Amino acid sequence: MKLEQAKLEFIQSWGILGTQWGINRTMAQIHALLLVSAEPLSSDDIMEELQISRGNTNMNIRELIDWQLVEKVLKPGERKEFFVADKDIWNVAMRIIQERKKKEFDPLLKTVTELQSIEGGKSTKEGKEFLQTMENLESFALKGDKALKGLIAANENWFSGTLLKLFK
Amino acid sequence: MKLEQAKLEFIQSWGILGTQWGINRTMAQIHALLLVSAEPLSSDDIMEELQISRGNTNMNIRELIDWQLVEKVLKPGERKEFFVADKDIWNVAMRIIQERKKKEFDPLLKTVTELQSIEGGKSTKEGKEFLQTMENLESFALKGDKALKGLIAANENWFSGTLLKLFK
DNA sequence: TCTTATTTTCAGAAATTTTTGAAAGTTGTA
DNA sequence: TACAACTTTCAAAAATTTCTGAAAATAAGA
Repeated sequence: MKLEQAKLEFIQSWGILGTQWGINRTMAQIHALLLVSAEPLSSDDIMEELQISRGNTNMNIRELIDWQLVEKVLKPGERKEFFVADKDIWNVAMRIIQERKKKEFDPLLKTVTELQSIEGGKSTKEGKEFLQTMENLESFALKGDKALKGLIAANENWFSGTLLKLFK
Repeated sequence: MKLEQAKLEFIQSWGILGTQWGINRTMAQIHALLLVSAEPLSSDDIMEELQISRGNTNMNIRELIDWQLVEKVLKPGERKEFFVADKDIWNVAMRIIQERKKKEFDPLLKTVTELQSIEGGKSTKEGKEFLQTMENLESFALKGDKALKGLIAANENWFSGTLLKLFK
């Protein structure tokens, strides 16, 4: 397989994977394209490479920047904006985990906590069971929350991150 | 808040959460309904409670059974099938993680491994960078895979699971 | 200031996913 | 076997999500 073909396949695959990961296909494809590009790319480069509209390109780049997966870079003398992806896979994973935690975990915790204030919950068998389920969910969500926070924090701390790498 | 209302809210919230979790809304709502029902429910019960069609109900119950989140139970003397949800939240979480690993992780590993066989990859700067990215991804995916497998295995092992509970 | 290059927005179009409901299939009973 | 009770399937409809493209906004240089 040739390098160019491998890149194209990677972009396609990453796009499909993205779909499962709760990231839309185009967003994932742009991310993939930038991940395998040695040079920063402009909106026009991306539009041409992926055959997508300017609006779509713009919207998804914004989103990638929000997620801190992509950065804007300026080339001296050029008026266009160029984009590069963070190539540190560990960072990429942590960013994705963090965004998904925001969407998937935090609302769970909020909901379950709220639903524990039912009237006379403990006076009926049904009420007791319901409260038990909510408590279990909350306890699970708190543990997961803590674990994910720990994971993200461990990576964000430059000092410990660097130290870790020395010993890996 | 009354118990019945709390149940309804839980069903709605779980449905929305499910969407983010890569589970479709109805599937998540049926799951929620069964999670907060003290008694097994039939298809008709579910159709009525959630105001959804028979086909939709059937399809999503199948899926929940595939995921091992729900079980079929038979009531003596009744011809209908009834359904109950596994209420052990830890189990629920492991099942969901396992299914998502299947959809999200395993294909990533497969793709990235395949893409490392490019022709003369190491002879150009671009080739080297591409291979480096693929290697990093593979290494990350392998670590994640191992971690998730470990997590699931720890829970599936009845003996250690029970032991763990004794000491918790 | 004006002109031009570039980015952003957003209403409608297109694509994708989910749901319906009726028909076909299955299973148990007589 | 015939029937009734229930489950499954699937083509078409509905709902939802994503994408387009042209117009509006912004920013840099003259």
